[in-house]
Amino acid sequence: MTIAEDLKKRIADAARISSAEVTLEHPAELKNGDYSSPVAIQYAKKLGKKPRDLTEEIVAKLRTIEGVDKIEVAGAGFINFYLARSALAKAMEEARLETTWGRNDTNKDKKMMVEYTDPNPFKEFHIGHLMSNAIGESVARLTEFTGAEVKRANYQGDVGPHVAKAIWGLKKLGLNAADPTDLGKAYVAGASAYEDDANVRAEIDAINAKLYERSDDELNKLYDVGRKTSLAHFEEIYKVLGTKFDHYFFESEAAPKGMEIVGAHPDVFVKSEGAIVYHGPHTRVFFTAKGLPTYETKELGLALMKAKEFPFDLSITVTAHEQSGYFEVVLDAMKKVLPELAPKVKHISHGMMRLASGKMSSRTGDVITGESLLRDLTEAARGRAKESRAEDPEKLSQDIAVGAIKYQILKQASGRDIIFDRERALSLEGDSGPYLQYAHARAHGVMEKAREQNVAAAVDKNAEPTGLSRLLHRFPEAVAKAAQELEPHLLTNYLLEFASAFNRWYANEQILDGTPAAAHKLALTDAVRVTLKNGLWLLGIPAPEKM
RNA sequence: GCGCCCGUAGCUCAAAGGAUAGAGCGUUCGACUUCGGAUCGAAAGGUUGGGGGUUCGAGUCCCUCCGGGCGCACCA
Repeated sequence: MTIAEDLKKRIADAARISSAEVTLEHPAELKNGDYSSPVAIQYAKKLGKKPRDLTEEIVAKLRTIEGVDKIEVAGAGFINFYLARSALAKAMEEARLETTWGRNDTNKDKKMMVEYTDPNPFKEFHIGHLMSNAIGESVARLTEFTGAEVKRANYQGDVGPHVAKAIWGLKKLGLNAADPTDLGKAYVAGASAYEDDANVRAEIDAINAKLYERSDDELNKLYDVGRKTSLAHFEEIYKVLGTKFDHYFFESEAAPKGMEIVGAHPDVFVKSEGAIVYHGPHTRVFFTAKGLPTYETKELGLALMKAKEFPFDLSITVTAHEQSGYFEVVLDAMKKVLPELAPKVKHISHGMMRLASGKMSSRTGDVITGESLLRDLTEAARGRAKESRAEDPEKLSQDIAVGAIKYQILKQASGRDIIFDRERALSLEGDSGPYLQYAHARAHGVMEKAREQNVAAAVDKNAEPTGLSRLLHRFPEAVAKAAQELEPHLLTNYLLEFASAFNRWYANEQILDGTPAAAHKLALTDAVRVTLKNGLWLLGIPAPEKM
């Protein structure tokens, strides 16, 4: 039982309410304690007592609690708890074990699949894919820290009109299907011609149908080469981003499975205006009038494929917000046709990334792809990286670029659009990924220095509590909360506050000061190093040791 | 029109219904002959879009109005 759980139970007993009703929080300011509860204010009226009296009554019953040093009454009737030195020392010891620090077992033995990134072969890897990747990877890692067995899945649209557009462009412009850049150009050409020219539209639709049938050798060849090229290119990006997928699913495989499901339920999926549709929260098309399956149908097939490969307890899909309506309808249909799976499928969405300087538009070419963004930031970091202590400055500039991008995505609560400010991201200072990375590298540097000087770290159980050591104690809670809510930004916020506390402490303390106190300060530094290392890992952000 | 999301400092964002609404950037002024200055300290900056309500307590919940984003039949 954690201290927080213990406190809740004791307060509940003292106030004679259930533990679930007890509000226990971290006060906004450390001077008000490590934990605080306003239960007395909340329940005074109900129990016909004055808040202050009830507070005193509860406190009188609490007596001594292990790990708690001091209990105070403050304000309108807050009960504030201050952690004992021994509890803070224990957290430091636990942190220094490194591999287990921050983990819990709330999802022990659970199987979870997280699907994210989902770029489409033949198209650019755009910023939306970067967002999905950053969020999905972090969700996967947070979930792993709760003890679950987690599989990473990537679902890619290798069939459908967008492919036909790219193939049309390849043929028309005589481009090379083995060149990723040419593929991008081909798609743009096809997509814009499709909108502007009715004849082209007919040609592309015909290509689309032939690709589903695989009836045309020339098209098949372009398709096979282009698909392979695209996928290989995406792998290079995943490597930089630090993602390794366990499962790849393709629309070309999901389509036939979905078609079977839809076909087997004529009562659920009905004909309308030549198409086959589902009337749910709103109506969506599952088969076009031309008889081709839509994304909706493929999604049903995908759910089945996932469950077959990995019998999950929970399957999470990360996409942009614009697909929320779509998912709502598909999940509604899934309840009827895949009732055993539907309750285990969850959709989480994020906002769009927009530019501070205005909107992105693919038509005007004013679009930032995921790759160009990574490239620009790597370039921006390169200057400093070259002057750094890193052995491989190029790798470092890449790590910093990835950290900068991911941080900006993960520091924000989901649901809101992210305004991407290029200047801001390039600055690499303040509230940023590199700030966290730097604090980690600093702590690592001190540890190295200590090794050179043969100074050993040792936790002093009677050391004076500091803001830093008290925040350190909260790390496992911050991880648990972020994992429970599937909200990486909760952890990001914590880490920023924590790194800031470390930098402040660092500025005021000489760690290796040659006195006996150095051992404890060094142990704290080591605990900080591990906390930042594990914390950054959970965000999917690289933690270089030197920078 | 209907549905979902959002509106907090000049800008980008935080804030379990709790204590004096906090960070970073930008602006102004500062800091260690020191273990790493991608750092640290300070100042200025707010009627939390407007109005009602619920509550001991509202940026947070409810109602309403205003403003923005996304979605709403054959794309993914």
